[in-house]
Amino acid sequence: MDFPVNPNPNYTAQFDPLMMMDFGLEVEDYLKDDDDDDGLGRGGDWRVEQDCSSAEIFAGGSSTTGSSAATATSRSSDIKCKNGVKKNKVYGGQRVAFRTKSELEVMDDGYKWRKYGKKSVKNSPNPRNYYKCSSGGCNVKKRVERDGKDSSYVITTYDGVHNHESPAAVYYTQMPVMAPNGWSLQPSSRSSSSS
DNA sequence: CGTTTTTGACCGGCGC
DNA sequence: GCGCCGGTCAAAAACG
Repeated sequence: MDFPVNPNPNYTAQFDPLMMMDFGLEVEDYLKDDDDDDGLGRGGDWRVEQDCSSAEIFAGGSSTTGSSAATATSRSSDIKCKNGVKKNKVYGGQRVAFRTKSELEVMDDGYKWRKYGKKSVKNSPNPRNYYKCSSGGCNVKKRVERDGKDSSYVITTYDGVHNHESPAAVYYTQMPVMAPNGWSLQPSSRSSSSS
């Protein structure tokens, strides 16, 4: 309710690799399922339209990493592609994953996220955090996990598309790359003390 | 006071 | 059918 639907119909992409770059992060790989259409994401409908072409990322061969770490699992697995099979959840959404080298796992992308779960996966010695958008009607989820092999790397996966503008109101018009003066990655406002 | 965080339990799906 | 895994929700507590 804070923001209308698409203030910028022109700009449909919520997460642009470019944007991330602006943050000054190192985007190893990024991949978008598709531009998606827009019809979805309205008032939070779980509708399972279209299909779910899972779009994983992680190249794994990018260079030194060599190992590829993450890739190990992911990929190819097509995360549940059921068209109309499930009752809810898994709405033909967008899946974007980023692997960035950051000390902090939680980077402020302009949205407010409520942590709703933590789970440790077998593949990684580190736990995985699940975040959900705090905005009403916005069911975007975010999965953050630290690379077990490279603790310096953080894998952030976004699921879905916001129906509201970011509270931060980033003004990215159409300029290719406009990094405001000191636009650097800043730790979220909250989550500082914890405990 | 409201919101968010935290931990555990629960559930569903898949594999065997 | 059972076990495994991952994901989500829930209640309580902490914090602003």
